[in-house]
Amino acid sequence: MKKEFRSLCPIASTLDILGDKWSLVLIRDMLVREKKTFKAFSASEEGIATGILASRLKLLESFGLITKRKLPDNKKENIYLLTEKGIDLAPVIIEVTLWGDKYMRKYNPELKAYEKLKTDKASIISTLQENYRQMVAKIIV
Amino acid sequence: MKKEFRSLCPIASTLDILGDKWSLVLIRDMLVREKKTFKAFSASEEGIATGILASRLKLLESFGLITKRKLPDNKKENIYLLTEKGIDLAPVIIEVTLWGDKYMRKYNPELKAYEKLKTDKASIISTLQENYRQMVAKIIV
DNA sequence: ATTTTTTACTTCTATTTTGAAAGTAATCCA
DNA sequence: TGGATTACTTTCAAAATAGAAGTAAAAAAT
Repeated sequence: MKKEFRSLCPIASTLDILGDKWSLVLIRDMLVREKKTFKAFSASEEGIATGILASRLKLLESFGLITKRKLPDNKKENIYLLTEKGIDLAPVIIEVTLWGDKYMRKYNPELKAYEKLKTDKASIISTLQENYRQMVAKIIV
Repeated sequence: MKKEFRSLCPIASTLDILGDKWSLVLIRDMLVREKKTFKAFSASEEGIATGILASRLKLLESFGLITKRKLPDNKKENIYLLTEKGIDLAPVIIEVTLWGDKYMRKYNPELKAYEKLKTDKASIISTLQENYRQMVAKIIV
């Protein structure tokens, strides 16, 4: 769990913690697909190794992007939820999605389309965030 | 130079090429700081190793985010410039900057401030892109 | 004209990170 | 009570990264 930063630049500092192949994929799983458990993350199509998944969840938790809790009626499952800090990555997720949708199809022709995003970026972002907050509210009562 | 993708998701596919600690820092150097040469990238405060720099430039070029050329009057220096595809990462850069500015200061207290960004996101993005395009236009005549 | 410096790398080796598989402990379910 | 499920940890090989040093071509200095 490294906590040192390369520079005083907010981009570089953000990449010091999120700059890898998995962190934003996990944020996507949570925010867009509303995944909440280790098993659900583990099952996503990208096939993250369990060791890396465990270490990333720990890192994200240590930086306050997610919380880990158990629900009263289930002592086995851990529920991972985005904090506001994590939810606030929605604009980054959306911009990366738009860029990938526009430019990566050339290399990965079967990419799923995201037409709606082009229509109204700002409202898609707030809807995504609001939906997530409501889901969290239902879970933690 | 891996060119395989983990999934059909545009986010994951984008991270397959840009998901590391250095690629977006290089894009920042080009777009925001208008750096153009190997030496200039090498000199930035984050201290990228030359071997990694060379491999990243090669990767970015292979995916069409940057071009590499020599100017008529200088056979030694290589000039690296963002393509439109690379310039189109401006919204991602800006969103990452905003997020980092808001949330990373807690861990990296001396982070430089980016107040203007909060004022008018869209116009900052287009100004950044326009400035870059004009710089390129001057260089390549 | 020749030496020195600069630029853009490549190469080397050590360390760190990742990936794949297997193992473990606690809880849940039949 | 016994098997399945969940959430990990551990192990080990492979890949990526970091830091240092070396090289070749071009430019600048002498």
